[in-house]
Amino acid sequence: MGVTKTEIFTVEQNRVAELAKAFAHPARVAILQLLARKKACICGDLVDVLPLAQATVSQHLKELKRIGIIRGDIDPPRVCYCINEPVWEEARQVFGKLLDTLMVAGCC
Amino acid sequence: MGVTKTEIFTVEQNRVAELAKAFAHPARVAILQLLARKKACICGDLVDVLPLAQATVSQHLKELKRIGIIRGDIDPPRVCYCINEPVWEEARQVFGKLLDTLMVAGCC
DNA sequence: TATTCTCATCGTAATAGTACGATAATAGAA
DNA sequence: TTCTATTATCGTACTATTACGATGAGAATA
Repeated sequence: MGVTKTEIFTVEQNRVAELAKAFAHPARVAILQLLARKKACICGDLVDVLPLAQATVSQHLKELKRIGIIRGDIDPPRVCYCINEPVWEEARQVFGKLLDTLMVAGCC
Repeated sequence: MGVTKTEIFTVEQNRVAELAKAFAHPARVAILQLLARKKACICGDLVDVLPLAQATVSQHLKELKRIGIIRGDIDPPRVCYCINEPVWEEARQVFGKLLDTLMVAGCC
């Protein structure tokens, strides 16, 4: 997406943005739902369920792993992907806190 | 970001992704925090606080308005941006529900 | 009417993201 | 060792996003 001046924002703001990115694409939402609900965890099963090419799914999994919200345990020749609970919990906290803070009363 | 085959995912998955996009950039997180905490709501004040050009801030505001999470009430020559509470609440529900659904117990 | 203030939009440049086919890598099985 | 199954990575094409300067639009005021 262009450049994004991460250095001018707080660590917290950048982390929120990063975690939000995990959910900012419908394919990744689908993957995370499947993993969270234990409907699938083997990479190949995800590929079968999702109407996307294997390379594309693998790319999304890599991004989710980079963010830290999933783990990938290799079990040759397969790889089992799972939700990384501490980071999932972090997301719960971060979004919960953010969305719970809403001053009402209008100014306009 | 390239193409994104929205038609192959559920309405819910696409909506989650859309709402997540509101938070998927640190500048938008900063804007939403300012609005939610009533630290600012006039476009010009946001521009003063954020170390970004006016055009860039305006672009982010437009995107947030497109998603529906903020409103823009014009009060010439100013524009007052506010959190759109129903959509904010929708985000709370959506992320809450999604992040609360986590089957534990390992499969790998 | 001319000016000023505020904000939106346009045009542009550069980077990031999405998707896929082809190919490489890895390890177990034959 | 050779083959097979599974997943990662590479290369490529195309679209989306980010950022900014410049300009336009709108309304109040001089």
